[in-house]
Amino acid sequence: MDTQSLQAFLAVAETQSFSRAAEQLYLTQPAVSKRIATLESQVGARLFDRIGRRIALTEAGNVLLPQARHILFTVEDSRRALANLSGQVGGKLTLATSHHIGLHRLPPLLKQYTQRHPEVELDLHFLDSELAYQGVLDGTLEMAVVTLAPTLMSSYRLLNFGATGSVLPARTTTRWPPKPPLLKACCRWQIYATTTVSCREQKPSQDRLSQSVLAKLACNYR
DNA sequence: AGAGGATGGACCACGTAGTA
DNA sequence: TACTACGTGGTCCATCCTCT
Repeated sequence: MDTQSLQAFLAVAETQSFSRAAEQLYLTQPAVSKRIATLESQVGARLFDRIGRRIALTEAGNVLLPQARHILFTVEDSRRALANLSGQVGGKLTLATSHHIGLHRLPPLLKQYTQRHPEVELDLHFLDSELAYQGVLDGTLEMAVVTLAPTLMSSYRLLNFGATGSVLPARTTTRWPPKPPLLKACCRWQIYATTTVSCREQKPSQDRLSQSVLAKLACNYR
């Protein structure tokens, strides 16, 4: 069982299609099919039911799915931890934003950020705030810039900023909604970043982008 | 019947281990 | 160190199956 096979498995599970998974992975469809076949032979079970043109996870596939996500996240975190040793800012950063922020506020900030840190590959998704928030919770996203905030899980960090424009990283125990005085002092945007894994919290690209975006948005809305 | 999607076979490129 | 054999993983192509 290798990470490439698991990536193919995740891509097929998420897209419900071998072809779309191949596009996502920049491979041909037979290559994805072979990766899945290899993985199925290794685990000794069918992972997908091929029902005509439709693809559905089998029971074994459903068992493997969260495990595969965890394995790939652990591998990626390990890479980041090693990269952090050298202090370099690089790697892939998956973030989501609402359409309004993404279209009207983020482009110049992201352009500036990528110019400053060309080694960082930004994987930007436009999602509704609820979905973006959920993406951070389930680990498919590393950052989300959202316009509303459901209950904040204790294992995630809310990065907020006050009306004065200063950056105010909230405690990990912060609950949403905050008490009235804090709510009054905060602007409308929140950034959620995963901090469940220690090395993830130290990821330079994520932290620096968070601070950059926060500072800029704070200035915009002062 | 045509289109779309998955599978299997043939072939190729590349990396690695073994050997002289 | 260079050569060779082998394994792995990719593409291309043909074929089959299902859906509209």
